[in-house]
Amino acid sequence: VAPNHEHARPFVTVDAVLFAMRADDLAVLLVKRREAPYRGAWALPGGYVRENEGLEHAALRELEQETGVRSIALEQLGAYGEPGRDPRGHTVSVAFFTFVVAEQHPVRVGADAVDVAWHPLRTLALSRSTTWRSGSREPVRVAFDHARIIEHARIRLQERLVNPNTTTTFEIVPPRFTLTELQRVYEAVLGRALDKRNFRAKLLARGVVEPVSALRTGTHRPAQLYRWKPQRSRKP
Amino acid sequence: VAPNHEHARPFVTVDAVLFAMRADDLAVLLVKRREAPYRGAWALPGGYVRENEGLEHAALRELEQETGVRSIALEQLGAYGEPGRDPRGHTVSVAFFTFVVAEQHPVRVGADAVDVAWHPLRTLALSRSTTWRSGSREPVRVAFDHARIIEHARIRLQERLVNPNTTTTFEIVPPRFTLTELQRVYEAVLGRALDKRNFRAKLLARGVVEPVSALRTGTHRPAQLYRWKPQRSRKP
DNA sequence: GCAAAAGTGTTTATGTTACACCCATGT
DNA sequence: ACATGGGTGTAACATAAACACTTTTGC
Repeated sequence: VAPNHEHARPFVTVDAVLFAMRADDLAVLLVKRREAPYRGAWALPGGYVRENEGLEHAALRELEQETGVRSIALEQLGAYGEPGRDPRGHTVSVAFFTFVVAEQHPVRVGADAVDVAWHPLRTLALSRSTTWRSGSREPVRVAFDHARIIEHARIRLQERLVNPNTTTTFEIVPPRFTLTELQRVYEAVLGRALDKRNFRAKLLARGVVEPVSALRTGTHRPAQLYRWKPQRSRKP
Repeated sequence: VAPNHEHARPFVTVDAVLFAMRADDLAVLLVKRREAPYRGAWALPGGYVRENEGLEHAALRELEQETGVRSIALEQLGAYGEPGRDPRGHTVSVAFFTFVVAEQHPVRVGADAVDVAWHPLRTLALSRSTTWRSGSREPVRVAFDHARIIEHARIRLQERLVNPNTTTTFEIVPPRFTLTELQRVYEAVLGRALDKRNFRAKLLARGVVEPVSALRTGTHRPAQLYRWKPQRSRKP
């Protein structure tokens, strides 16, 4: 069937799920909406795809507009098109995600937002944690169906970390890092403690990291710094 | 930003990648297009999403309209939105895929097609096989960017078969099946031979199949029939 | 009896998990 | 000196891979 004006055209939007570490917690970057719907609510950075604009391009553009974060690689998560998911009308959103080192990507309040902030996942009202411990603050509710998108993104992120045969390397640590720093990230993403010796042994056995001749000096014993090994091709 | 008529609205389409076995080969269901663009070319079944229609719903509807296949579950593959991927204009397509037993889903030439057929993957001009063996027929070129979509779908299908912790069980064999039949499917999807003893041992060890009190009788020694075990919940 | 597919165990290598103590530094 | 995080090896176990011959049927 050739397209014509009889064909409904849903709005097409993009959303970006940016993960990062905040104080040993896995956090996601949200913007506080300036306009209805969900005015004043926290939502994923995102917006409308322009004419003849690629999806990832649109996601990167909206991300920079709304948060100032740029020069990163996104991975596609999927499309969300349930009727009713956006009160403005039939809207299909394509979600992207990645992981960044927050310190290297300062955020700034952009166009359509009144605030931008990293939110630890455990402070958000995702559908999993239906109960809430007293003594904690009220969970933050996110706009639209973004809770669902964030959960899916977390699951995909976990899968990518666990899978050894992944080409996409997220920016999960700065160029030089200690193995403990790297382990903290893994633990936050996977939501469980890892054994220090096994973690280090596996990384070195896989040959994905190598020590550099520098130490991280801090308040205690200095730690060996590592970098990602320039990875040779997989199976030629 | 609130939506208005300034917002471009790309067309939104859906495509379905249906895999099945044909003569020990992995095949995909394609329709021969009746209209331009790509008139006369083979393409994935799919079409325009309707107003306030869910994405999977649209994919199932178009699939049934064009091929007669219905009552199946689809899994989302991803969204394709490169500008220029559709000569009719800016079009975002959301692709779905699954695996079915072809014998249980007879196909029929539907509305916008002049033909429907299962095409073994090795007869298609996918980007991987750039060379073509003499003695074989000319590779079939598929319309739009469907070659890329089919390749992605095959990779995802392989990942799903290999991963033990998969909830979605594709309809890869009839309700009662022999272990050799099941192995043929695995081998076709993965593109390599599997060891018979290891294959059977692993399935039984995982407790995903169980024998039923019936045999498949044929031209040679009868084979034990199995069924999928009614699977108990994973980790309570 | 022979062709064709069904069926069946053991050994080896590899990867995963569990586990406890000493070291180097700043205060 | 002590508190804090950095650093190291081994044994048990589970999983994956390689490998060849006998059995049952139709013809």
